Amino acid sequence: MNLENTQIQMRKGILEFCILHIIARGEVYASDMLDELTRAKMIVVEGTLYPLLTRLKNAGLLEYKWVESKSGPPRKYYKLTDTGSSFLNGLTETWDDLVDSTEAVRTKSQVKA
Amino acid sequence: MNLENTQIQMRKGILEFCILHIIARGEVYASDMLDELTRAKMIVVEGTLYPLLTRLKNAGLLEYKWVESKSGPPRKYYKLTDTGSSFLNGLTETWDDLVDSTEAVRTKSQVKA
DNA sequence: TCCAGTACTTGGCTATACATAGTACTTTTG
DNA sequence: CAAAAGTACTATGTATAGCCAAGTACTGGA
Repeated sequence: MNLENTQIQMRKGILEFCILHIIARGEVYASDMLDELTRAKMIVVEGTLYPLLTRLKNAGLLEYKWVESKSGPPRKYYKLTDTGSSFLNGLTETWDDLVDSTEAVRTKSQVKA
Repeated sequence: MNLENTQIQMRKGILEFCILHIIARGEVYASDMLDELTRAKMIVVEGTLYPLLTRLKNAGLLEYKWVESKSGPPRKYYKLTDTGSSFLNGLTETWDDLVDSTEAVRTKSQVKA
C-alpha cells in the first residue's frame, strides 16, 4: 500500500463525474476533454479516457456523431443523452454529499485536536 | 452501469481518508468509527471497515492495543503511527487538489451554460 | 446449559483506472 | 506515388477497493 495507489483509488468515479460535466456543456471529442482535464490538473491518459467513453455510450448516457477533421481522421463528437443528464444530476448530489461528509469529519477533528 | 455503482466507485480511497482522520484525533475502536461515519452520513458496513483497518495496520499506518470491555469481548483500539500521519498529510493534499479540480470543471461549465 | 449481544474475520464478486500495445485513417515528404 | 509521421480510436491484462454474506469467538443473563 503506497500513497500513489490510494490517490488512484480516490479518483475512481470522480473522473467519470468530471467527464460527464465537460460533455454536458457542449459537444466535444476526446482530445478536447484531455485538454480540459489537464487544465483542471486532472491528468488522464488515453487508455483511461477512451474505454470510459465507450462504457458511458454503451450505458446510454452518451451519444456521438462522426465529424470530418481537416487534419487527421474523423472524430467522435460526444453529447449527453437525457438519461445522461439525469445520471449527472444524481452524481452531482452524491459528490456534494461526499464532500460535505468528508469536511464534517475533518472539521470535527480540528475542534478536538 | 447504474448510479449506485458509480456512487460506490466515488467512495474509493475517500473512505480510507476519513478513517485515518478519525483515528488521528484519538484512540478509537471499530464501532466508534462506524458511529462517527454514520453521523457524517458516510454509511459503512463491517465487511468494509474491518478489512480496511487490517490493511492499514499491515501497511504500518496504524497500530492497536487490546482493551478489556465491560460488556462483551475485548476491543482493538487503534492509533496512527508516524508513517500513518505522513500518509494522511499526503492524502489530505490529494483530496484538496481533487476537490479543486472538480470545482474548476463545474464552475467553467456554469460560465458557458 | 442455552441464548442473545458484541467484536472481529474471511471468501467470493464486481467494477474501475492504469499500462501497454496495436489498428486505421490522413497528411506530409522525398 | 510510396514511405513516414501524426491523429484518433481500440483491445487486453493487472491490481485493488468496497460490498455482501456467512462465520468465529467471547461475554453475561435466564
